[in-house]
Amino acid sequence: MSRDGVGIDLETSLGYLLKEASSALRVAMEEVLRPLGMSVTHYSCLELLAQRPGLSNSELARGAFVTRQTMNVLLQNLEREGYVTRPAKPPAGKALPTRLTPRGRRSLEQASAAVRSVETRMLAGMTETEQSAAFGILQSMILSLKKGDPAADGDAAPR
Amino acid sequence: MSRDGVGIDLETSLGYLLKEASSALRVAMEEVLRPLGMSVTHYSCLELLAQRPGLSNSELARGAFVTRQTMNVLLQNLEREGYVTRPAKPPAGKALPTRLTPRGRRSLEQASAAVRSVETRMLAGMTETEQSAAFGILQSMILSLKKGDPAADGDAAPR
DNA sequence: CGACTCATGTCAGTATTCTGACATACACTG
DNA sequence: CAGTGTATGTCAGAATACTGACATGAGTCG
Repeated sequence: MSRDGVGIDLETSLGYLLKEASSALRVAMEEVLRPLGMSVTHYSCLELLAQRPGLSNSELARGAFVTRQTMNVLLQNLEREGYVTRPAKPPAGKALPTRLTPRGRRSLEQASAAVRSVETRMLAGMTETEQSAAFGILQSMILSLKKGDPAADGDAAPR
Repeated sequence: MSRDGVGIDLETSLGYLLKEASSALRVAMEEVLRPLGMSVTHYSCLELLAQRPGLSNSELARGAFVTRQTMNVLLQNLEREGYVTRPAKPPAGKALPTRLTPRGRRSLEQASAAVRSVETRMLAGMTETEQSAAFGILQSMILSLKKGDPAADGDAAPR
């Protein structure tokens, strides 16, 4: 219906489909993380720290696609509840390297298993080859989008 | 670094890449829509109405990946500012069919052109074949994710 | 060395979106 | 026909994330 020149055909738009897929993934993740009392951003932060210990607040923010202000309050909560630790004084500059505590690691293990089940489900029905193709295609999109976007600085980037 | 069994390797995770791509797309869209005083949700709503006139509040919400409450306040604003119209009384049931006004259509035209430029940029460097592959792959992901998710009802679904 | 630029951590306020709840309307069923 | 289940529109409050702003530390350049 309609298809009248003006506008973008949502039925065939890769952008729309990308948003739909991302939305579905987020919903699925929230669903499995809720029983663990964890949000997606919360989980992302822990996962990032497991793989790259010592990341600073700002680096975590970029990795989790939120502002550094948002990540800051999250880190303060996680620190207060004993999931992560940060030195009182920065070893250099202003950046505070953050690390998981044993408790944080334990908490992440459950969450990670839950999220893995979602990712597995998402990849079900795709061949190894298709997954590689998807990987390359998504990377290409990201690259193209960020190219003409010198606003890669300036504090604003999320969501 | 690290890769210690526990956790998901973000460097090679399709889920993470999907989120990154979606984030980049959103940023790029916000960037071109801001000069027009329009948000992504705002634009999505108008685009949906152009292609499927008469959509109800709830249907628009699902199409724009927000809750029907969020779409409701947006529609009230758009209606007050003369971009869309809704009948005072529902023709059947409770659903109010929404339509673009000429003003809404004009506004959409600019936004649509802006968004198209982003989508074009995103697709740059991808062959026709790759685009088809991406389409199929994304649809497959969406389908798989929604399959084991009977929570397709119940008011909650976004973001 | 001093000026400039840039990245960071953090506080405060604003904006956006969601969750909860209620009333209503229709379809189906026994 | 009464009862049940599902979908809708809407109001109000809560949660979440963002924008703005400031101070600080490090690197660069004249």
